[in-house]
Amino acid sequence: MDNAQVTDTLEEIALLLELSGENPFKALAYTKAARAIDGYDGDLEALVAEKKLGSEFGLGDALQQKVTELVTTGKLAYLDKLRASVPAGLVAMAEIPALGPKKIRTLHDKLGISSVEELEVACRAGKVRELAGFGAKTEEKILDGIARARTYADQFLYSEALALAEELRDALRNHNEVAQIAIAGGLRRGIELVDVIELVASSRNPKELLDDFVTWTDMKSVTSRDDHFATIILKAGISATLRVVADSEYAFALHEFTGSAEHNAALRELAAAQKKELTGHGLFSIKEGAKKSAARESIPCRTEHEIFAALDLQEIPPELREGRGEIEAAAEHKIPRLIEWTQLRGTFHCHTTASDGRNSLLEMATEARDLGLTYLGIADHSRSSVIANGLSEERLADQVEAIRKLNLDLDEFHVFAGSEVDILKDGSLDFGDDVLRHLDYVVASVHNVMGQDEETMTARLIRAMENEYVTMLGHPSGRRLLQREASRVNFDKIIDCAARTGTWIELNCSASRMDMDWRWWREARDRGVKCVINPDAHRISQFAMLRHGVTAARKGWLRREDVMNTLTLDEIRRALA
DNA sequence: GCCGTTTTCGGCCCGACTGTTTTCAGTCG
Repeated sequence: MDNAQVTDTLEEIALLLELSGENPFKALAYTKAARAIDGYDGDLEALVAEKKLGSEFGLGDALQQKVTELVTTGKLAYLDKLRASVPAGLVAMAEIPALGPKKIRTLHDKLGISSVEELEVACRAGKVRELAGFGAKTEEKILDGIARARTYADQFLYSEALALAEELRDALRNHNEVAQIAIAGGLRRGIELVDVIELVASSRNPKELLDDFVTWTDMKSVTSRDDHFATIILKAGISATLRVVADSEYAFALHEFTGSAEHNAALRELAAAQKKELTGHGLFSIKEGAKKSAARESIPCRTEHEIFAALDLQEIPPELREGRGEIEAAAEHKIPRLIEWTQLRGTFHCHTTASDGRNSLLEMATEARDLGLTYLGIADHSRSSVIANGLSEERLADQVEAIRKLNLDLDEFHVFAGSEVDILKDGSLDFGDDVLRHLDYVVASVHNVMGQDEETMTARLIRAMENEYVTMLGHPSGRRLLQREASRVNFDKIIDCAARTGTWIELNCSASRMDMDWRWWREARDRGVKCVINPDAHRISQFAMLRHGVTAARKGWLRREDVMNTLTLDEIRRALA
């Protein structure tokens, strides 16, 4: 069993222990062990062999024995016993907000509920509100949570789906029978949530290619199959389609299946106005008055660029194909030159082991430098984020000093000392100006009381942005994709305030955030608001999300000059000063 | 389950919100 599987298993044990009413601190011990191993990227088997689990992770006898069993045999008798004693439905119920282990146990013990379905029936019948400690509001919250979980069920995060899609594409690309192949659909457009992986390929032998596709290693089942098309469901749960066309049709198919539907409809309409017909098979000119048999004449296009050119349009990058004015802009040759991943020079808002990060200051800085960045901003949590081990004023001062010292040893690379300071309930900040003024920059973010009404939350964010030491607003909506809805925020006012105060707005590209949403960025840009793309990295591997942050920025029509962390080290120094 | 040791037990990281109560349990971050 690898590190990630051990981590997952320990977390499952912790949940099962809570659900079975065990001492919560026993469960906590498993959670802590999971967290410790989660942050370890070395070889667990070696640690087991050297009997160093205790010294490395602070595990006691019981946990050492269990982790050893997991790593060496891939199984754990203790877990099997636990699983058998707790109905599987209770684990699923723990996903519903407002339901913790205690309430789930009450529901199970008093109403005999052991599945989400039974819970829904009981809520609808008004049975749940009659239990002590429950009420009408809880019932409502549960139903709401169940409904939401259903809409999330077949959705996948962009970064996860893309990784699976790229693996599949790369495997098929090596096939002898493939001329061209690409990821299409929402993934190609960089949309934050997708429910399917769509691949388009060209080949003279579709059958062989599809044969390979439907027997892909990570495939769970085949949903459909014909001569040119197949759908499979991957082990990860997401479905994937492969459409194989002739090489002469490839560009048209790729465009068609990249979408969006709105973009395609608008483009077909434009083609019609030019007496042309655009389909997934080709572009045709329609000869007026000609006989029906000769009515259509094919306009061959090898690439999407040629399709757009044939329609007198500037090429539209896939990220912009959302039917939000891109065709009009392309007709006037006003599609901007979008930011590119290679233009990022640094990033802000990263964490270290000082708060809830998994890597040290030095490890984070080294990784950022190895990735080719020239500066890194460290912004650990402030004191109010107790669970995240937020820094006290004293610990922050120590960290600033450590960063200043580290910079003395770094050539051509600079670490900026900042703080991700909590925006408190009333919009005041977790540290006073006397603390903030000593930092290179400040990220201000909300981490609690996220359910305020729109007016209160908006005023709260505005008050924080008006502080002269706040450089940027962190993850403004607070959403966690597939987990938690965005807070109620009036972005129109937030963008106005950012423009007025010169506060940058973060495009937090942590996998489940992507916040501020791409749908707001074009408007923000037009009002002169600057973007900063931050991974909110809690470990070195999360720097990789920067690439996806750039994709989201491109979806928001952002150019290099709209994004602060494309500035060189000298330029960003001046900007921060 | 872990830890310390003035302890072989009792505390463990904690403050605030929510919805339920009418003083607080459960959940959350």
